[in-house]
Amino acid sequence: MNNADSPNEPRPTRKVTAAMVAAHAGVSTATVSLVANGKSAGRVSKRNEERVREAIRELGYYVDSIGSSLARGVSSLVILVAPDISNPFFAKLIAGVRGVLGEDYQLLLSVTDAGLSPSATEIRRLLGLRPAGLLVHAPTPLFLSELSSPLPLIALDAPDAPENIPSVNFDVLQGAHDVAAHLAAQGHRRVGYLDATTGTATLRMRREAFLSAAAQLGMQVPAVAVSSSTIEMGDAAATFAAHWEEWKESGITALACATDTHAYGVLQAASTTGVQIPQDLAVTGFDDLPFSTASHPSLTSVRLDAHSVGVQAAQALRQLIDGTPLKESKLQLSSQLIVRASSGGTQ
Amino acid sequence: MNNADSPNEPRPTRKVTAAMVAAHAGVSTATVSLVANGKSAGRVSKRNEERVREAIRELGYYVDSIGSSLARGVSSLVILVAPDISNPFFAKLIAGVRGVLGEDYQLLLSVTDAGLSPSATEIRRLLGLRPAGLLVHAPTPLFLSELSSPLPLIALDAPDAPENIPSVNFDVLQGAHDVAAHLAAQGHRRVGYLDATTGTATLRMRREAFLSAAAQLGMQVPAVAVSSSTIEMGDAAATFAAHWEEWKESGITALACATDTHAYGVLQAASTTGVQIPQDLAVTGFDDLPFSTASHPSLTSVRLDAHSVGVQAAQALRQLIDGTPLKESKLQLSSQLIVRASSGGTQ
DNA sequence: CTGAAAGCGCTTACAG
DNA sequence: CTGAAAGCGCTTACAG
Repeated sequence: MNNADSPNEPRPTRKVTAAMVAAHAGVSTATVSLVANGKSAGRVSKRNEERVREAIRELGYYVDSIGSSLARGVSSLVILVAPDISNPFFAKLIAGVRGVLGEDYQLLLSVTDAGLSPSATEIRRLLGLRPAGLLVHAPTPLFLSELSSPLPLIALDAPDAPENIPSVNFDVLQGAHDVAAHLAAQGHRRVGYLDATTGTATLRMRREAFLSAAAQLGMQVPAVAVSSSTIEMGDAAATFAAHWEEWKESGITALACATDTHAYGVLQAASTTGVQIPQDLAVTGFDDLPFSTASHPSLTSVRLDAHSVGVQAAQALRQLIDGTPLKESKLQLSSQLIVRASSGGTQ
Repeated sequence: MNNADSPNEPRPTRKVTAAMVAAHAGVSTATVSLVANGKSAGRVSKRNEERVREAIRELGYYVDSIGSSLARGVSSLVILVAPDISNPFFAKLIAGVRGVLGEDYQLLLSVTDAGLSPSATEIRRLLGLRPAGLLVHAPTPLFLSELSSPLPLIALDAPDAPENIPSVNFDVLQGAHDVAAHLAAQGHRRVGYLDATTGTATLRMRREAFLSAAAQLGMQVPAVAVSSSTIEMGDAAATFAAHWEEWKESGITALACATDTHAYGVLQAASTTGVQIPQDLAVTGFDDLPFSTASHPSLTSVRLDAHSVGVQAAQALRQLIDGTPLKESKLQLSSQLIVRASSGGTQ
């Protein structure tokens, strides 16, 4: 019955277009576009500007990003590509990114399968979105090469990123070195290392830096006491259980883990098998996840400032998008050793 | 000097369009579109189909999703709107969703500020992307009303979603009831509850269900022993520390927590203040995060099957997108009590 | 300051 | 089976 437009209710049924706003305000769509995008200064008369704003309000108009993206050749999307967002690390990083991006860009996350870079198909689909920029966590060389088109991109936590790819990294070298120095200072002479099976550059550097620092500090690392597991507590626990006897025989008194998650698994397995931490074995993690204060014993770890990484990466990306050349294409944020009970430090 | 096209190298410089493919294959863009979208069956000759495929391969063409979305009025994006993706829960849920969506839709996450639903502006921007469907975690009524346009949407973990919004939920009532029953069976007569300050429906139901079950089972819940904190370990620990003396005086022997994270904070604070868990106080969580096997003591909790929720939600969403009416608009997945040491159950 | 018009890349009736 | 053409909603030279 009542099919007539009711003047007061914006009808949500039909999409409101710039043309409708233009008609309503008695101007052209060009003018609507200018006003809606805040580009009206000095190009639209006060009177028309006011009319358009009014019409936008009344009709509930908003710029359609699809149409806009097509016309401009690029969207206002910033896509964060990350493998394992369940890491609390990412929540902080994202908060940092969002703060910098503000209303200007829209942040969306693309989650890849566990520990993997996106497939070629996924990359195409991402590029099909015409993002204004990409933030990529620990990209593989393959990923970077398949990207081909040169859009603004910042790599995160990617110490191996090629020279021409700007990246924001943690100083894991320092962190790994600090762990080794701490263990040496506690009097350990033979130590083990529990690595992650996923071979990202960060994790490789953590191991290499630890092993070389250990050697420099005069600590032995028996080959049998270097092992690895996936970044899952259960898997790390099983690995510990399977290897503890031979590790013990090898004479190690401390075990450095590639991540806190690994260390949690070790603590758990140690507790069920009656291995005393830190008396029988000192244990350290890396990442300083929130749980590390609650584990038993609390876990010595290396703290990384995820929020700062997010902020710095987003700032750099914005510069790239704006066409400003970056002063430094490689940023490095310091890491900090947090000593807790698991390494026989303070409680 | 060399500005001529080299025939073998696809030039990444210029975007490959359907028109270029059409020219290359000697057909119209309509034909290219048909082939590229797999809609060629019975509409394109074998010969042309082959030519187009060849051209697509040679030029490295892929359908531009912006152009396609504009023409079709909808994109192939499925957007998952979630507040706190650092919950390990989400990684599993996402894996479930991705499996069901496959190559047909592109999953992207939109992260809102901690514990908040997206703002009206953010919702507009989301809708501006013309998503094929939305998956929304614990949407507020406000969010749902601001959405206005009726696009395919499934609410997750939203027991309070209105009748007309399909949702996939956990049976938190059962879970909360099981916790209460377990504590009653252990002989507890006076118990406390540590709630979350964020007032999502799930959390409200957890509390209400627990309190009512406790009452039914003849357990007292002193008013002084019902408190709340944010979903952060540190905050929960501080809350415990601040209240423990009066809780003790109130005579409670068990504390049910709204989430595992709360419980971790309690365990931590208890350990530093010398409160024995479970001897002095039995503690339970909710969510069964991975760390709950590694905490000290290990944490009794309620396991929720995040992967299944992802699968079911994605399946329901696909039905909605396809226009198939849902058989049941409310799905509920069972939850399961996992008894561990913190409640004096098994080790 | 303003609007008509071209164009972004695609899809889809439509006519043949 | 095929292609010319309209149209999706917007932006941006361009001419006035």
